[in-house]
This record gives sequence, C-alpha cells and structure tokens, in this order.
Amino acid sequence: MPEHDHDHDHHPSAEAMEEVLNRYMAEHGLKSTRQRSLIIDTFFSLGGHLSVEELWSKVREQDTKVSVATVYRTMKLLHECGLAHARNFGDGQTRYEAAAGRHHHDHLICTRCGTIVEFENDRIEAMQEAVARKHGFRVTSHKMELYGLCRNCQRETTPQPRA
Amino acid sequence: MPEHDHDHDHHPSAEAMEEVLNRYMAEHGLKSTRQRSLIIDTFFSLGGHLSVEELWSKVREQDTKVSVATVYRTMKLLHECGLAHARNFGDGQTRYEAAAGRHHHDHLICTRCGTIVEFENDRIEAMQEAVARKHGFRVTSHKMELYGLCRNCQRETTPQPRA
DNA sequence: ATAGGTGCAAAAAATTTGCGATTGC
DNA sequence: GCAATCGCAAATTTTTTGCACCTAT
Repeated sequence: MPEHDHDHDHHPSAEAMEEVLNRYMAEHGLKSTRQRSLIIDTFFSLGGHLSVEELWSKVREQDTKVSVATVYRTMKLLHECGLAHARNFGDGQTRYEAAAGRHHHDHLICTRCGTIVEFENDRIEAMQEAVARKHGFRVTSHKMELYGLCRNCQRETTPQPRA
Repeated sequence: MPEHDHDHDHHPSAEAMEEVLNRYMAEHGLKSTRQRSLIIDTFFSLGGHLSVEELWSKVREQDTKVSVATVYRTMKLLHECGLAHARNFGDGQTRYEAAAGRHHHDHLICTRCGTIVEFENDRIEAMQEAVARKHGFRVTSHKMELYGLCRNCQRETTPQPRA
C-alpha cells in the first residue's frame, strides 16, 4: 500500500464524488445504476492506484454478477469526467486513481519493492508551466514519476517482491 | 514527427550503440545476429518514439522475414541494457526511444494533434532530486510529461487527428 | 416508451512463449 | 558442438465490442 505525503492522505468521500458525477451524468444524459454506484463507491473508498482487475475483485465481493466490462466502462466514464486519472507504472496494466477533490500530486516509485509515495511541489509545477510557455504550450495536465530505491531498499539486500 | 528542443536533436549513431550493446552482449553471453543488427540499426536511425508495430514495419522493408516476436525480444534487450527507454503516452502501446548518448529529457505532448516536443531543464531535475531525498529515495530515473495544447492547436478550431 | 446500461461471450489488440529448426561463437 | 536465436503459431493478458435482454428516467 502506498505511503502518503504529509498533507494529503485523505480521499474524497464517495458521496462528494457522486455529486460531481451526477452533474456530469445529467448533462450527458447518462443514467445512475446499481452497478455504477457500487463500482464508484468501491473505487473512491479503496483509494490508491487500482487496476481494473483489483477493483473488479473488490466489487464482486458485494455483487458477484457485475462484469469486468462494466468496470472498464465505468472507469472510462470516471476518467472522461475528470474524476479519475489513468496511470501507467510500467507493469502492463492501466491503474486508476481518484482525482477530483485531491490536490494534484506526483509519484515516487520504488523499483525494488513497489512502494509508491505521493508528493507535491509547487515550485516544480511553476517551473513546468514556465518551460511549457517557453515552447508555446498551454499545459492542461501532467505526469511526473520518479523511479528509484526507497529508504528501506537502499539498505536491504534480501529479495523482495514488487508490490 | 516530433519537434525537438534547441540543444539536442541529435540521435546517437547506430554504430556507437552497437559498441555499447556489444559490450553488454559479451558480458551476458548474448549473440549478435543479422536480425538484431537490422532492428537496432533501424531503431537508432529512425529516432523518435516508436511503437513495436512501427519499428517492425520499417524493419520489414529491409527483411520481410523478421518476426514481431524478434522485435519485441530485441527491444526488451535494448531496454534492459539501458539503450532504450520504454514510454507510455496513453494510447495503448509501449513506445521505445533511444536512450544512451542523449541527454535525458522530458516531453510536452499536444493532446489535440499529438505533437511531441522534447525539453530538458536542469533546475527541475535538481528539485526532483531534492524532493526525492526528502522522502528518503535515491532516484535512478524519472518520467515527466506535460499534456496540453501546442501553439497551433491553441488557435485552430478545425478537427485535426492525433499524431 | 425509450435511450441508455448490463452481462456474457466473442473479438481485438498488445505482448509473450513453446518449440523445432537455425546459427553465432 | 552447443547454447543462444529465430520464425511461426499458439497462448496470454488487457481492453473493447456486438447483441439480446434489462431499467432508470
């Protein structure tokens, strides 16, 4: 499980997310269904960086009949309305992470044990803006991932599985 | 094709890469074959951010018989010995990019037309190090991608395909 | 009523692997 | 000669889709 940075290891409440989502759904003529609510509640209450497979297995604990397809479709929705970010940390699967209501943040990833630490740094963000402007870009989002060894893994020599 | 930043739009020569690769191969008991050389030469002479599919199609122009599997296997090798970086820009495929002999750099990606601009910024890198250190990490590599609209796409309103 | 949603199973797309036939070293 | 490679096809893995049947609105 990911360690979190000092000032933002809170997740937005699933209820708050439903609010945002409801507005989006109303505007787009989408319907609220039992399986969507279940998937969304599960996603936001779990937190972290979830693969569809992981999320699906948690959802199935509540309702065995929900199909992967629905989880994929729902996560695509959440992504499109900006409530979830899609991440790609190198293993072959897309992971989703709660977006709205949280500060933007980036990731430190231990390549040995898989630990993920979140952080944010306003000065770096400001400099990113500046660089982009220099190249004529207007930035709408970004990803920054630092890969390396966490404190423990710098000492350890015994094999340890990734995440 | 990607625009390049001021001071490093050179690609390392395929020959220089063969050198590094040969050393690696000698140390690991790997063999140099016709298809590997072809793939490697093609990869380094093309430059850019290539999907396996794209690279394969170029390779096939020289030798119809090379299989995708070999391209995958060769790129994995290049990646393992540090000569190629694996990237994931959001479309569902891994892209490879020449690594050794180039300065490290990051990416500005236009979400409308797919243009990729490379840049580097030492101050940002220094701050990344600092942040990582604060969290006890020793950074070995990183990825930073800024998504947004390039100069052209901020003006245009007509539809334009990605990449 | 009806547009949108769901499950299921088949389809795609991306990548990996088993294997008998090569081929560097 | 022998271990490493190759091509090919089959297998995996991840994600998408077609379709007949449901269900919010």
